[in-house]
Amino acid sequence: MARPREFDIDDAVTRAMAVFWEHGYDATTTDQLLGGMRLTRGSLYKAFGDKKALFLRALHLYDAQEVEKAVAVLTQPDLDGIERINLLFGSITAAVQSGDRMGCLLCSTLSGFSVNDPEISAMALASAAKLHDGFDRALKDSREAKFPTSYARLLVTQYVGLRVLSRTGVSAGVICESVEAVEALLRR
Amino acid sequence: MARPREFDIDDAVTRAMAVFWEHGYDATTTDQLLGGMRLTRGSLYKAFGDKKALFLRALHLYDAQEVEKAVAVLTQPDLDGIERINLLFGSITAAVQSGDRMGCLLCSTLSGFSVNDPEISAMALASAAKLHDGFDRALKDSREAKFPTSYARLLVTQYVGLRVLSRTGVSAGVICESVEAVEALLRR
DNA sequence: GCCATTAGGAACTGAATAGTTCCAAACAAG
DNA sequence: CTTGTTTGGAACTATTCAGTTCCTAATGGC
Repeated sequence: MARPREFDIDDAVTRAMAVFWEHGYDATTTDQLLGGMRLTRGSLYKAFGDKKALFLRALHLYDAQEVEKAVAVLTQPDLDGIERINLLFGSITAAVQSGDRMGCLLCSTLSGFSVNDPEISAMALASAAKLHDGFDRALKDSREAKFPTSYARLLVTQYVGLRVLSRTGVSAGVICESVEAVEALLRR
Repeated sequence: MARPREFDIDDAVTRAMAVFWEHGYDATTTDQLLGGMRLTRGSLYKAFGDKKALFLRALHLYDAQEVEKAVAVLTQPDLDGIERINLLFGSITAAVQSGDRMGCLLCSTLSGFSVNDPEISAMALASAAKLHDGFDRALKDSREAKFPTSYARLLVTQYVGLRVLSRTGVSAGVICESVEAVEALLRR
């Protein structure tokens, strides 16, 4: 009954996610989004409403893709809980050492000023809670369950902190040393 | 030989620091600075050059005031190193519980996008290094010096992470629990 | 008291930004 | 083929921002 859309919505959100991931919500301009999504203004605003609505979709996709992936590592039943945690933190080291300084869209959002928006805040905190539950599960699944539950909070903070610092000029060595400290702490 | 300045430069920088502290570098507008500093545009640009130069002065002042204060806690010789660390983290709990959600200008800067600027990055990383050395000193000054040096990195990350999360909608309970985890970890 | 110099301040500039409008082209249903 | 609807896209709008200009007023040395 009418002209069909020429682009795929999911593809567009995926591309938008990449742009927001690189620059953060506030610093991302609509022009950057249009370039990254290979859309024109008309299409973008008709399909998504406005910048914030698009961001919420991108953040939702990030949660479904990246956060879920991390939680999957933390809850995979084949490994001891501590090994899962080491695996997740090890992936941060690996990323930074291979020159990946993208950080984490969720972590950047949590630590940025866009988190003052109630909708963005709610979504980001929900993802963070999933991450916390993942750490909690992993700690409980350690063969020698000797860590207080508060450690899950510490690990979330450590995770967010490290992925945020990954974006800065902090050297790879510093990131590695922090990850080693986490490993040492879990060894005790 | 000429009309004297009607405001005190140091006062103005102090006020500017407060404004940047509240909103972060990027989100701070010159209008907000003018309001907060009780200056007009002419005076501001004549005295400080531009927004970035003013921010660097504010960050320098923050380093001299706030970072030094934290380092002083971490290096005070009358207490055991571990107690000093607990004291510093305890002050985060206390702040959040009393409704102080200002966070830390250094931590916000480190985790924000303005850190891509080389001058801002250099100054922020230098402050962070001072903080790291403070934690390192405190760990070495613990009666039972049983922690690997990498723990200083972990504590910096934890400190930055917590002060960043203090700004978000994260509940005070979560912050407290994280701080308890740090205390527990240092007790072992 | 005069004058060079600098502060204070209002009005301005130009660039960037999010979001809107409008229209021709495309397409599906009948 | 016709018709109604929605897309794609360009041009436009209104706002906000950092930074500039320029004029007046105050001040201290002479």
